[in-house]
Amino acid sequence: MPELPEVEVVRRGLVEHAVGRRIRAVTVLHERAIRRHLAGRADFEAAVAGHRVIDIRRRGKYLWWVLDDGDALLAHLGMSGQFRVGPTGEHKHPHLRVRFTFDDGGPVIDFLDQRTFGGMSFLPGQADEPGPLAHIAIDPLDEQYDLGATVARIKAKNTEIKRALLDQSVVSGVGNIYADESLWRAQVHYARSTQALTGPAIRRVLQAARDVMTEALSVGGTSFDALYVNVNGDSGYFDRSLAAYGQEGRPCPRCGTLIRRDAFMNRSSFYCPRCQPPPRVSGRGRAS
DNA sequence: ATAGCTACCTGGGCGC
DNA sequence: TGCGCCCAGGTAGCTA
Repeated sequence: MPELPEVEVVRRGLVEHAVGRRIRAVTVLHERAIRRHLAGRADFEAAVAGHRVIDIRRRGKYLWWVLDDGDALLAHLGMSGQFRVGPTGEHKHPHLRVRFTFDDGGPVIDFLDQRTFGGMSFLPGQADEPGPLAHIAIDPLDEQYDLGATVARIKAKNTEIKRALLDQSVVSGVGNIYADESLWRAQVHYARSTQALTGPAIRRVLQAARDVMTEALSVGGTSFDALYVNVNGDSGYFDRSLAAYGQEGRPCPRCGTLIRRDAFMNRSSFYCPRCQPPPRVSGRGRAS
């Protein structure tokens, strides 16, 4: 699943393969991929064609192409979106949703997306900050990131720590995998109350989030299944370093207790019941 | 206002 | 062999 490290790997790939090139044409093969572009397919195709790509930027899990004339092409990979660089005229992948061709006649860039939760939109004049990002917090790998301010924002909320971690308006870029890994590293249970946790404990969770995402980025991200690869179709290697996520029934790397999986927020949460004891008062049911 | 729930999607895996 | 069900989960938009 693409979270911050995976999206950053994709951003770097697009910097290498798209920046400096002029888009000749864009073809939308699946309308849902541009559902956020309310003016529709024909408008999207016409608006994007002819622009030169100046830069690729990212905040959290969003990335956007900075185009000449100050326009933005905003993209989100959702669950299964991929940008792939490939030779012109290759057979079309069954999950191909949008194809970009370029004036230089070089490799095409394809947007593939099996589950179609991802997509893109063209936002004229919004290269500096696309409108849909207004509520997305600065992410932990941004140089403007303020850890202390993020601790304060979490303390001000009345919810459980994992909900706060996954709230993209509080801290962006963290998804289910890195949330569980961060909580495991900080030895904090997912259901602990943001009110009851101390400032230093919240700080440890956020520092763990930054650390784990930095480490994942350095090995190309996490390819837990086949749904995340870089622009060249290669997997990342961080799945080998996961301590908690997806490790149900395996020993905790720290204490040897078997990792558990709970349903939480209609998702799975993986944790060590010994290193990450659940809150006492919360009344959350746990099998003995 | 804030917190928390559901819809949206597809294909792999599983049980029968 | 095939059918049907469940599961994965990021985000927008809804409700209370």
